[in-house]
Amino acid sequence: MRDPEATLRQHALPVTAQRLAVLRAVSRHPHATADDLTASVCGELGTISRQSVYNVLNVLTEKGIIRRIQPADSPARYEDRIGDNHHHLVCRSCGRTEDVCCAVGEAPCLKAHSHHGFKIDEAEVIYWGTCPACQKKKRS
Amino acid sequence: MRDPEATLRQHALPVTAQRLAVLRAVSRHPHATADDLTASVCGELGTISRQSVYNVLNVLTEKGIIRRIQPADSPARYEDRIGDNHHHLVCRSCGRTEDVCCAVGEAPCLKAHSHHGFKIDEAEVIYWGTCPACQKKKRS
DNA sequence: CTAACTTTTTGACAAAGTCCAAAACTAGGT
DNA sequence: ACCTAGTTTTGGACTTTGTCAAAAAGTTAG
Repeated sequence: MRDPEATLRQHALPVTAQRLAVLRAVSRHPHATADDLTASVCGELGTISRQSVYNVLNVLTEKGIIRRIQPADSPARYEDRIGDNHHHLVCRSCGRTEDVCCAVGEAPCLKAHSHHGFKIDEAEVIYWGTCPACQKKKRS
Repeated sequence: MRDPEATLRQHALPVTAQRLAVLRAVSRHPHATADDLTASVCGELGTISRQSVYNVLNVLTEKGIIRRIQPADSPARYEDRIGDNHHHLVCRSCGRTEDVCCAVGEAPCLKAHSHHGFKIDEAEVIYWGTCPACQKKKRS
């Protein structure tokens, strides 16, 4: 995220302290939840309402400025890095989330021929596993 | 699902009317939600508690008798068809869910080399799109 | 600087599940 | 068939994540 303020203006969004702070927080904490981001923003602004966090996240997501990912058994997470078709690797036990470049070149999985008459617009891949820390914890 | 009762016994689970009914309901309605299943079971047994539906679905899922899928913006859905690594195609507007055989042969996407030290055990793929009915609705 | 329009805030509400304790049921041994 | 021990089922309260709505505050164009 180069310049949060410019980004907002480019999308015809009024610039507010809350939006700038949320945008910076998403940038600083990839894959953070709304709750994580609220905490981070509070550190910067002192306070922000829960609703505002959701408002901002929703509008930024609609405009395509950030991306929302919603793995099973986890609240929604947000990220900055968009437009490069990467996927995610999620720890089943602690929820730690990492980016994974599309494994087999360019969007190989996307090539689902139109099934059942659906118009497919995205292939989402989530790799499930156990992160190093949780592997260690389980062994002990 | 050949014989629900035998299936339960094979997994050392006491056979109860609720379990049989839920198991049959999952079989009859692939990709149904807990709510859908509750309605279906009520048609068969007259009544069942919400908690029991969750209890049964959880135990069956743990035993690997059924599979739970949790697409974004949808309550959990359950299915009968397990062990064949198939994926799902979900309609963004109505939630309709269809099975999709793994597009490129055998688990091609699963070949994410161990990233970040994670021990990967599953690759989940969800294709997002618009089902025929919703395409028609949108055009009108 | 003002006016029009958005955002932010606050508080109530909703959906999907889980937690807990009491009542009912299942399965195994007599 | 009947007990008994151990599970399940039930009902109700509670939690989490998020949305709705109306009033107050802020932003931007003129």
